[in-house]
Amino acid sequence: MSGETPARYQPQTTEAKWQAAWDAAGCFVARRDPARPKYYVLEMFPYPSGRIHMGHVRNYTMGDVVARYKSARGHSVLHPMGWDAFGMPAENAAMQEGANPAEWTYRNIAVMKGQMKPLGLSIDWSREFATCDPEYYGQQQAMFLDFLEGGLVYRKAAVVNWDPVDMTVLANEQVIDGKGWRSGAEVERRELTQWFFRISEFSEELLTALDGLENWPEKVRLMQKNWIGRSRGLQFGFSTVDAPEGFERIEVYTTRPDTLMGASFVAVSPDHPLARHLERHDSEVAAFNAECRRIGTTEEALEKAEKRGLDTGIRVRHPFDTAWELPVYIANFILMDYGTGAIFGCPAHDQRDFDFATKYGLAIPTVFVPEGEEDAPLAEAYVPPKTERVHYVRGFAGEEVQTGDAAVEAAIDFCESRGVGQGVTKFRLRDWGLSRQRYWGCPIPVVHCETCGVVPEKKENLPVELPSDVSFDQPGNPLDRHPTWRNCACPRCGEPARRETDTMDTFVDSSWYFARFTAPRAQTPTVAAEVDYWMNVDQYIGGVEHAILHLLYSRFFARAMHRTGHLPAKAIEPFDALFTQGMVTHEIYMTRDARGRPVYHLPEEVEDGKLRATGEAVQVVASAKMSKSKKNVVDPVNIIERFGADTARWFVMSDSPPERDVEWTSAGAEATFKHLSRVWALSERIAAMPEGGPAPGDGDLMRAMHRAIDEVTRTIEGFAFNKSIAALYTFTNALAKAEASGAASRQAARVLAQLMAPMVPHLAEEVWAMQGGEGLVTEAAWPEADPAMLVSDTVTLPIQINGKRRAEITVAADATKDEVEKAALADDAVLRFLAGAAPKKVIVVPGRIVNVVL
RNA sequence: GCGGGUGUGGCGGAAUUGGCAGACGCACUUGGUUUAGGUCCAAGCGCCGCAAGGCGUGGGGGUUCAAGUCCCUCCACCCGCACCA
Repeated sequence: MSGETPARYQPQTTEAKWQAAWDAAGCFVARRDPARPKYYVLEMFPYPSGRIHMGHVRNYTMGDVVARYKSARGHSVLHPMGWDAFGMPAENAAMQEGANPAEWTYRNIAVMKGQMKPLGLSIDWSREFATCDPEYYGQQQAMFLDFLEGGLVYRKAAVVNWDPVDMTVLANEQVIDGKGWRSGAEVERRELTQWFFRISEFSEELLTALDGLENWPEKVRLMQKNWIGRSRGLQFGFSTVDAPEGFERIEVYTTRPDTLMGASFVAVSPDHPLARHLERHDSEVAAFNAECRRIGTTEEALEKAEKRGLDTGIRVRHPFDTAWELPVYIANFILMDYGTGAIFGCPAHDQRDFDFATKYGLAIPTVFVPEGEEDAPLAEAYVPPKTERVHYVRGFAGEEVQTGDAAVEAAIDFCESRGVGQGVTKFRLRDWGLSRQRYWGCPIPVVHCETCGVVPEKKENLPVELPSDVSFDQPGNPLDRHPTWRNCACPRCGEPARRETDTMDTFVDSSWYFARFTAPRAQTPTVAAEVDYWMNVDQYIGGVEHAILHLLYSRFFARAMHRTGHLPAKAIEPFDALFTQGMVTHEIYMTRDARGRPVYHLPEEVEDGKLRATGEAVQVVASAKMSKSKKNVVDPVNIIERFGADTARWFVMSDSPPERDVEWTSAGAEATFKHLSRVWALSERIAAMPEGGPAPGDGDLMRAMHRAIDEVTRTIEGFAFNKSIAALYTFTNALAKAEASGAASRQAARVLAQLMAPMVPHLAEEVWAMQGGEGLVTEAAWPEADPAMLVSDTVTLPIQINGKRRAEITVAADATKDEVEKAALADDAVLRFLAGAAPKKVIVVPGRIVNVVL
């Protein structure tokens, strides 16, 4: 480093220098190395929106800490990066600014990559790809064809949000209060024939395999379990009275057959065949069904809507008593997708049914009551857990007092023996609809032929590339109205045919990118030798908002890829460990305009609670996820320019546990910069220390050093990076105050550099070089803590009297319980409290605490 | 509505999983050094109280020698809900 060493910590110059050094040494190029254990760390890849944000910085820094740490521990590390590049924002930009989606996307990728590079992430950029590269989506199309051949893809009708003014399909987020976001028109539900992945074939398997995902957060496994929603129930048919021809029976599915004697009505979905039949002949039914279809397609909207029904006039006979007739309603809260699209309502033991029965004046017969209570009219539905024992007053199978679970099984057995339906297992999980009526996605590689029907494209014709000459001046899918793109020859008969114009859901793109990173340029989707070596992802890191869909779809895809020969059996669970990180939040600064509407201000426009420009006081609203609409965003680019990447990286890793939200504050960023500056100055001071002989403080410093190694190692392993940072503060303070020799101080400073390196790699290289470290700290082996240096020979124990801390004693670390008790009872403070009396009880927890009970 | 989660000083959080609540950092206060750049150093800092002492982990109740941690109950906020990525 010679005399050119800057006089101050100057990340702007040093960070670029070390990044160039890492590149020159090829530190981050992933290599298959049979001599070393491999480690694959992956952060969920970003959508190229145009700028990186602090959430990205936090996400990728976490992955970087793991990657650099594992590398120092001797692993051959794969740490790639790519772009989830298809999606609606590119089309929106095309519509609003006339941009070309591909150009817009690749421009954004270039900008974001330019913003990410200065962060100094240990990424193997040679493996980079975007999902909108024909090279990538062509392989995706090849797999689609394999899935099709393997019976994992099929077509069926499904409902979409239809905007009747824009004549286009809307995403759920484009439907606001039941109206199209652009046109403002009432959105309709419309049926289209669409492509589906047969994920439901794996329902049972995807559920049971969750148990093996021990390194996934418990909450994510639980959410997936509930989403898959396995249930045991009874399916049976009610025979009808006065029903149209062909509807002699209505099949229902219930998870509570034990409440069959509490039935008071039958309800069918507005999309049920019976409801559809009736609406053709009955204007009242047609109007009601149309009203229901306006609610939208999300489960949330259906559940929140007011529960409404229409009496069809049709009745059904109770299976146990043909004289007992129940009315049949069409009801807006019955889902056609779940079960049979028809239910019987038991208002006494289901709150929705209770509300419905109350509204329409239907009977509410009680089936069971709490043990030891009498049957009495209910004010609300009585819904105890199925594991609780209750007293059946209208039971028909099993014991009079039993749990709900037992009653359900008894009811199924009873019904089956009487020929009333059969016990079935059903899943909530529906097949995955992948068709999108949009341009900017992976084309579905099939052809529609007049004579041959739906024909897969030949693999040698892949990729089916998107045309670039498209216009967005009118609504709808540009592929549909492209003059030539749709025209093609039938791969089977050669006659003129028409391409499929639907493209794939972008979740398809992100369901296998992790596998593609192992061989990103291959002419096949994957390469056996590479997936065998690199899979599985050892550590996957991303937002909890992906807990269900992305992760479940990826688990399905891995199985489908295995079945079609693209992944080995060991990779059917592609992510060995999952970590879900929290968001980066910031305070919101708000003023109001003349009409009292809120006006938001960027943090850099505000100083000391006032607007910089006008001096007007701003209202500070509680911290929330950074969002453009609230303007509570801090641009990482500005932070890196001002303080350097290490400050940004250190800050997002400090304070909050990684799984929780972290609040960005300018004071915190400044404090981080000051700390890193102090470390730099401290290192410079230590580098200049004379050699000298051993000093009295050497022992203490070495003990502090080994404690730091131990603490930082354990906390990185445990994904508690905030605690790693706290340990680094403690060690730095100890080093700054140590009265140690030059040799010991330099050794400690080198270890400090190694321990800091995963979080602040550039500063770590500076310190390492100043202390005469060999080569790059990035390539140095992780230090080991000496266990002998971690223990002390005495320990100070608190003494409680009746659970309140009153004194403390210092005893030998290996003192027996009796010795500790004797020492505690001899303590002055304890003697004062005892006042001559004998204690009732003395609890000694070795190494922890003593509690004297009077 | 359903499913999942979170709640500890002025602020972010820690607590070895039932054993000293507040580690570490920010902010703040006091003192010192130096004043040029974004200073640095030392000390203090949960709340009430002059003190002795009392109170304190979202609210209420319980189990225990001992509860932030376990149980019951209530409240608030956040995330997901299948076409946002």
